[in-house]
Amino acid sequence: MKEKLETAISDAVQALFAVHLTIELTRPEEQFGDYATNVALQLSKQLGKNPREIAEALAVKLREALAEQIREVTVAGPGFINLILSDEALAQSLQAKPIQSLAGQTIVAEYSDPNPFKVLHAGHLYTSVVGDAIANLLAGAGGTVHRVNFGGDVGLHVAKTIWAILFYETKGNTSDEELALLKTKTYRDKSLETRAAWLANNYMRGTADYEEDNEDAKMQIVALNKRIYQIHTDNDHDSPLAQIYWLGREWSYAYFDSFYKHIGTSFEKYYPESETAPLGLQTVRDHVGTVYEESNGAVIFDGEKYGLHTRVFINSEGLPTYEAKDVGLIMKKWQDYHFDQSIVITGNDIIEYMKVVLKSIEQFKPELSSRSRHLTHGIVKLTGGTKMSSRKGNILRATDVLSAAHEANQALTGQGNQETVLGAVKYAFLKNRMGGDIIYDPQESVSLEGNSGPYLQYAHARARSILSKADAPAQDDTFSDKLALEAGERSLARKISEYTEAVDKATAELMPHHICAYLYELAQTFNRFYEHNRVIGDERQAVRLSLVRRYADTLKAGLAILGIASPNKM
RNA sequence: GCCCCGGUAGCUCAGCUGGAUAGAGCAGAGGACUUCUAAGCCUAAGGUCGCAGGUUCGAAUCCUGCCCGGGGUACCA
Repeated sequence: MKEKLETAISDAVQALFAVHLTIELTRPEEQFGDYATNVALQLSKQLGKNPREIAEALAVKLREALAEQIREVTVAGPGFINLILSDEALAQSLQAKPIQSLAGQTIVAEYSDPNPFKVLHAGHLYTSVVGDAIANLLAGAGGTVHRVNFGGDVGLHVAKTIWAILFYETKGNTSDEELALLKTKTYRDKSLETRAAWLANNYMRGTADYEEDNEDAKMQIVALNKRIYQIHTDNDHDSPLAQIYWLGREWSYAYFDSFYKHIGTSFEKYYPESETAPLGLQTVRDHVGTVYEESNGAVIFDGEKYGLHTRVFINSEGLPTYEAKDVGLIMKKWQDYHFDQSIVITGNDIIEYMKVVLKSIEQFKPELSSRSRHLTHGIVKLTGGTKMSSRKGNILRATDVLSAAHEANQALTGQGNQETVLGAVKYAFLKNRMGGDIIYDPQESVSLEGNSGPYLQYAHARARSILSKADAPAQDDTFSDKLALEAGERSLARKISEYTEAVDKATAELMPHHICAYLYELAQTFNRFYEHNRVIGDERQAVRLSLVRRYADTLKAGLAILGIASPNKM
């Protein structure tokens, strides 16, 4: 419908003024109409005419050209042209589907990226939620989406953790007996969370020793880091060190899987750094002298040539840094998927870093960097400005956020409903435009008043309740058969008709918050309708039922994109 | 220093490919209700859009400078 109107306006402009313009209709306030355009204002400058005169001339033309779709064309304000659809056209526009702009495309979406041997913090929860929503948008537009996850199963943080285990837990004794004892007494029968917490605790101890004036510890950790890479090179599963390593790694991945399952996302593949490192190392080495260069014993990319930073890709120990591993990662993704687009979602802090990596890749595989997009988001802070720092140990863990929401929900309703809690947290994260930091307020997120996930879930459940009370099931769009809509019905229909536009916009920008903003307006419109219009038992029951069903389905579809459940009862 | 990102109502945020009186929610004020889930609805109040210039018929939106906050800036990620 929208495209049809835009074409008609474009044609009218062409016919009257011999100017070619691409028209973009906007959604004005309801009092003005269903669609609006400011072409007349744009044209007035280049034609040197009064915008209102231009608008009037166009309006005459449009009334004729769009007689079937349009009930009214008006000119208002400085020269806006407002269009009001006929009820038939409005009903028709409810059938629209989101544009399949990505049909036939293979897209790799990488997000979450937790590191084994470390804790899942609030940022991982956020990035997982937002990544899931973006992947849903891509899939909704027809893309074949592969969700993948990247994480450091080798690297300094692993060395710190293992070092602390060896130093504090086994006291340097790595005999088979000691290892067996360690396994039984420390971790058997423990939950995944407990095991993960145990690893995280050792990571913190190792980090503390590494950063303090403990030269011995630092040297040992650096040496250990090298040995851990060697475990992979040698495919070592037997040495005491390797046993500790593989066990910790296995626990971490099991812990991640259970976490993702709980929050309702999933990945088809993990790319551990140990797999991308060799390829990255090789790729970087192959381009030393042309793309990368040696400097002070390390291999770097001179980003300053391009107005970026210079970064180390292979350190002076001969080990790949994150940069080289990322080079390997994109090569591996390419081997695996031959993607049309590779989308990586991470925090803002690595935005400059990623530019350097992509710029270096552009030098030898331009088709890979041009198909890559890096989307970034801010960090999660608790209301009150509490900041998290993984180094100081006062980190805000993913579970802390979820349990805070759970407690707030329990305090409010007397029960902790999982769908409500998750819906509350996800919506609180997603309603903000991606890029800035999130100030998370547990009470507000579950509060069910105002712009919250539970408000939307409730607005859905109310509609389902009406539908369940109807003696006959709702028919498809009964209101479309030339039956004039009453004001409240029309407002609801109008708002429902905006759904695909909201989805298209969110998809085009890869910004899920547009969906939130729209769904909230939709729910508000419905609640208003609900207050003023009886459905069951009313003489307009058939029309209203079909409208309510269309509304509930629309809201549910939108929430599904956000990864939020729509329970029928609350 | 240089490079990014942000600064909109008391609080949390939309709006930022320039256009109609700058929108929501929360908090605070008032109201209706014997009705399909009141976890709702209605009304009013609340703003130097960080500051100063510039471009434009028109700037929260674009440009320049400055102030404030955050991040990055060679072997962490």
